[in-house]
Amino acid sequence: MGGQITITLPDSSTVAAERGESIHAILGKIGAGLQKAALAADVNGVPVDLGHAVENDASLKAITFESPLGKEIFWHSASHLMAQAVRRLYPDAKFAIGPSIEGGFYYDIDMGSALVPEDLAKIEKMMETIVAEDLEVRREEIKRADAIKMFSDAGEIYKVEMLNEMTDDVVSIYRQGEFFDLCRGPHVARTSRLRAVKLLSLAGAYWRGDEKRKMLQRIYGIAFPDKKQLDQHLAFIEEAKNRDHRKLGRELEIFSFSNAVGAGLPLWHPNGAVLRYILETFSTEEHLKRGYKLFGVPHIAKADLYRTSGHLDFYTENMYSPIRIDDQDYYLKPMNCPSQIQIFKSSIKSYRDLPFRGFEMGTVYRYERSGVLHGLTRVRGFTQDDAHIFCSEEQLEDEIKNVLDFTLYMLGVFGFTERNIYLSTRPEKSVGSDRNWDLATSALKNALESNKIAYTIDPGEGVFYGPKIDIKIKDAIGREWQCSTIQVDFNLPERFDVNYIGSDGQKHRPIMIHRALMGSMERFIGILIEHYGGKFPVWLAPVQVVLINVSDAEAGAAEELRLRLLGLGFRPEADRRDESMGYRVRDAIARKVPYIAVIGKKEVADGTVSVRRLGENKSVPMKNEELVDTIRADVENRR
RNA sequence: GCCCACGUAGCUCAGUCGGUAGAGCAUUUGCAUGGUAAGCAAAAGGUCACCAGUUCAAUUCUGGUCGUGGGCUCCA
Repeated sequence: MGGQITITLPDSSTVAAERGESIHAILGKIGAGLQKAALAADVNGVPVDLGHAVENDASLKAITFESPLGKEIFWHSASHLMAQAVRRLYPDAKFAIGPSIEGGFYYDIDMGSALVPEDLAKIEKMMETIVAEDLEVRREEIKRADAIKMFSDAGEIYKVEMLNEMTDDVVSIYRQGEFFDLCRGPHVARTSRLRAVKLLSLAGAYWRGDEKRKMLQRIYGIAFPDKKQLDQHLAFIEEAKNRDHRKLGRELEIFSFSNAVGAGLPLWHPNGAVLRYILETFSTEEHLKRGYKLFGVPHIAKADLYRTSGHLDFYTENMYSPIRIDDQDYYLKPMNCPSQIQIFKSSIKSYRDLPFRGFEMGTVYRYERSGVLHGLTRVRGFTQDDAHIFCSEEQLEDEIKNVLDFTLYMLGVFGFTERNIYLSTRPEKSVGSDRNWDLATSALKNALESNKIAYTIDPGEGVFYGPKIDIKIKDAIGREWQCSTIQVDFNLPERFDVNYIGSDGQKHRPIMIHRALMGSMERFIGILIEHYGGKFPVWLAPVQVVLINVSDAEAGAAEELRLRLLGLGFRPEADRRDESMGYRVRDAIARKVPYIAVIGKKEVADGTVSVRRLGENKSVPMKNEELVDTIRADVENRR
């Protein structure tokens, strides 16, 4: 039954098509370029294959690699391609799931024998062969019962398990050559579209993410429509590798770990310790400016404190074994709040004392499973820029607004102006009344909205005692990191029976806000190292300027200037080593020191230095005073 | 914690199919007094992560422990 149908394009223009014509053919009528670029299409809001036949009037939008959905389809097709290659090389392999992810795709595979990294090259080669075979990728719809038979005949136990859990009568299968896989689709039309593929790594992953179930082998990969894009992506991976804080941390002598001290327990070397000092001082001063009071609490506290707070019930798996002192159990503190609450409670508080904001660079110790430790970003002992605000219900929203402003200001100082904000709502396992949850959630929501901050709701991701706002920042090369968190808590004031006297002379329960802006100093510094690629701005640089004398004759002048700068509170170094100038310049550059100031005969005579900025390969003469002013201006402007 | 890989000098890495090890850089010491990304030379530096087992002999083989990396789960 022939006839014409009308296809509406995103710009509202229309194209006439034959009933039952394929998307591919219809796109050809619109333009050869679009036909070539399209991977799939969106028909009436549903993504479909290019081979899909359009039977009725419809809206149509081509999906290309440029869109997130296009990438998803492309990478998902690449994961099928990889599975086909694995199947050819290892006929006994059983496939679990193989989705696309943010930066590529993976497939979880149950293999008889373990793969080694060298096998990836073999698989890659086979993938290239299949791409060259230019196989057609075809969709088939079959009865679920038939699919179960088909996959169980093939020994695909994981697919059978998935099929058994589905409720649809009909499922879709994609075939390319001899290979077939259970898949919703859509997929690219031919294997030749997957021109540039690369397998990146190998890892273990539990079937269904459940650690009680079988560990499968996961192969990660990436694919692009052309080689150039792949090369760009590989260059990005390389760049990220060069910025790795674990590598830079060692090279720049910022921190290290020692087997003798313990896993996940960072040691701060002078360069890192001074960096921490600068950040902590900066943060503390900013808090004081905003009316926070300083708190300070010990690293251990009695078991009863954590029994009252609920940590021994809700947080034990993160706490270390108790320390026995005089027949009493003490715990290393996993959080600062219970101890800090004791400070608030030490005297009767009036409503006039609220909001009461207590701040502390508080060190906490949390047990992390050995496999999750990662440089500075995941450690077992860390210090937070932690504060707890005690306020009344009426003050809650304003306080949250203040905290939001404060957070965005702090992050902005480091150039973290791009960020994603998430509002996490009540989880299944939680405490507290519906009223309190609603109150807290809407306070967070209103604060975000009245500050005109865009956010995403993360349903059910709140903490057990209250909802929270998480802020994820984007670093210089676009990677996301989570640092800041703002949490509303009705629970702890209740558990500790915290109260204040209201204007009515009655006791009232304050609400607590837990918040950390930079989060863990360890993690934040790790992120900063990667964000700046080790090239810290002058105000943060552990060494701000290296003074290099040309010959021994100028050693005294270099030392004199160093002492002058040191006395002014800067961080200078004089490299008077018996090495060639070129060598010392190179060394200062390798250490990523922002300024190199050379002092020779001429400079001593003029009272100048020859200054070279990191990243430039020419130097400019400057009066000594000018160097001082330059560094001072950098520090004052935090650049 | 689990899966896989790995652990040789401060760092980056060779090497030993079982007979106790080497390079470059860094360090120290000489010489060279150098004008903006490595001057020349010499010396020193290792219980081959740790503990057991097999063996005439283990850094090498086996097992365990600790640690590291990539993931899973969890998270600041």
